[in-house]
Amino acid sequence: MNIQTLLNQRIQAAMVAAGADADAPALVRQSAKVQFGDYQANGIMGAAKKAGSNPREFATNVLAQLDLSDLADKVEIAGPGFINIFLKNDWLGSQLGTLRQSERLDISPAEPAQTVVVDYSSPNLAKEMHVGHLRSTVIGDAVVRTLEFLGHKVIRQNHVGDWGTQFGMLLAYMERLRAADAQVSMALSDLETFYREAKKCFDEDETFSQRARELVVELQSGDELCIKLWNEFIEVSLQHCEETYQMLGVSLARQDVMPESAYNDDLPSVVSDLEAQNLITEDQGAKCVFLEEFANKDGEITPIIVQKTGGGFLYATTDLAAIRHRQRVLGANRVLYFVDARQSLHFQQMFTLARKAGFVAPTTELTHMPFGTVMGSDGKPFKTRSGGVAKLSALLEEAQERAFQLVAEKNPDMPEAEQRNIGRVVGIASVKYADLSKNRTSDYVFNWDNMLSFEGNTAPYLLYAYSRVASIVRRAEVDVATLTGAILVEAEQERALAVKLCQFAEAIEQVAADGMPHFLCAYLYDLAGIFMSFYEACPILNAEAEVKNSRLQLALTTAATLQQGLSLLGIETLERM
RNA sequence: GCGCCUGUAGCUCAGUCGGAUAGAGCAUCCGCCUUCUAAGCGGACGGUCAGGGGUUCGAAUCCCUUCAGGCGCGCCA
Repeated sequence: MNIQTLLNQRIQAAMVAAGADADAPALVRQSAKVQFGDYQANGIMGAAKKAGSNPREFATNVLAQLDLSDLADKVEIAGPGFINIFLKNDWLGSQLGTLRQSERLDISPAEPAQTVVVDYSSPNLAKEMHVGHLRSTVIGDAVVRTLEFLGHKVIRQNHVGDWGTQFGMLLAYMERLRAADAQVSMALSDLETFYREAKKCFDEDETFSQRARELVVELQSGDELCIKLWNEFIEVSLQHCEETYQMLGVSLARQDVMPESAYNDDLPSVVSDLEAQNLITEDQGAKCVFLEEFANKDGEITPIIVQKTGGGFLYATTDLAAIRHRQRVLGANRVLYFVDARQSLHFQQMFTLARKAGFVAPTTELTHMPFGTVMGSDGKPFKTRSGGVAKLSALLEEAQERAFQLVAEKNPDMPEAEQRNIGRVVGIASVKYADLSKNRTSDYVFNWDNMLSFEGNTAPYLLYAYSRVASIVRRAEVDVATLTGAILVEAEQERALAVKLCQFAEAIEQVAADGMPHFLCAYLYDLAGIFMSFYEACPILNAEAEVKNSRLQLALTTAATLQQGLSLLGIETLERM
């Protein structure tokens, strides 16, 4: 059940009956202020203007066509022509009863269900994952989980970088270690160092860099030994990624890996397809596509190069092959790319060209879901204290350690194993939530103290709220499953909680539509805050039977919603903390 | 040079595609634990929505312009 959708439908129908155009939107929103009720319809003014009638008069006509008496006890016209809707308490109570008894918090499956391909995380396997991969991985995973919960068929695509010139350098370094009888596997256990050392040789040693370039060619021509070395490297690097995913609680698995190299065989046909459609222009020896959509005022066009002078392919070619694959093989209705905002132009070019070349159906949605940079407190991209790029695994270790210190301080008598586990959950949750709770598109400042704080819109606050509910449920000693009876919506705090609980669907549908998990975070933070107020104002366990039963159900529904919501964000909950 | 993004309270951030008197948290100040976890709750203070112009019943939101910052622009990915 989605109240907003329901009201939209009913009010829009009334507007049409009152003479508005069939496509006039009702624009129902959650009310900005309590005195405006629970929901407000903003569409009357616009529709009246279009019809050339007086807005308040039109509103009166709409109300005459509108019967909300089953769910609202007051529907009023306010201001220049708003319609304010005040929901009935007993309707909220019965809605909540349905919601609580349902398997999925009364969230209706999306109609129609789509096949959604989500490209996220996609680290470069030449190096270890670093802070720069955090946003794509965490945000993409939250959106994936949300889409799946809504019943869509989601195909994860971890488009890892496993091809390209820097692999020649890495292979040359592996070869050198082997020749010196050194343990390659040991050296690969720290990929960051391995990369640095290889780069150093490449920059300083001419025979080495010569060999590196040869190896790129050998690799691309399928030389057996070369492929073997490369496979070994890729395997180790993927294992590093998987360890990080596991620590981070990200749902990406091996079967989701669709590396760049997987498209190698498709690249010539991408170019020939484009050629067949006369989209290719040869310029200075390279095969280019000039799209007039990207011309500047002087008519100059930045081309997309799909084949280099000498025949090599580029990442644009690979991305085009990937789009085509996602459409033709995976059958996508929607393709979402959670990739750094800096690649915005690149994706606009890819999408435009893919459509022009017929690689995707006109109805298939291609969307770049860009995100901003993680900044340090100095306002520059986040670095470690020593000034290097922070390895993601090290960052996560630090988060867990910091959270553990806090837990140990607050609960000195708790067994260390439990302190460690709480530290792990809180630490990881804090890092993820700090990222998820910010608007995806803007840069954000990474700050340990803010993200680990128990105050404000943070993971610890939400986890604490959950553990408080859990504690009550434990103490109540009732069989949750058999707990029935009316949910009474009387006290102000009970009402606020009931309304919020009924709005879960609105929050997650917004995340699915816009790829913006921070809507869900804001919802959960609101919910937790409202629950805290309810908790302070409305005694549960000491209340008389009927009220106790009702409030316990409110608490249980809050727990279920918090847990489900956090789970969609990829965050574990704790029964105690 | 061209293009994209950002600019909201001292700080960190929201603002539901144009709606009503711009909201949270931190910080500062004032209250609340013999009752379900005070890692909490209630309240106060705090704003030229970077500046200017325009569009209209109505603008933080849309258009133009100026300023400030970030990023991207032919054979790397």
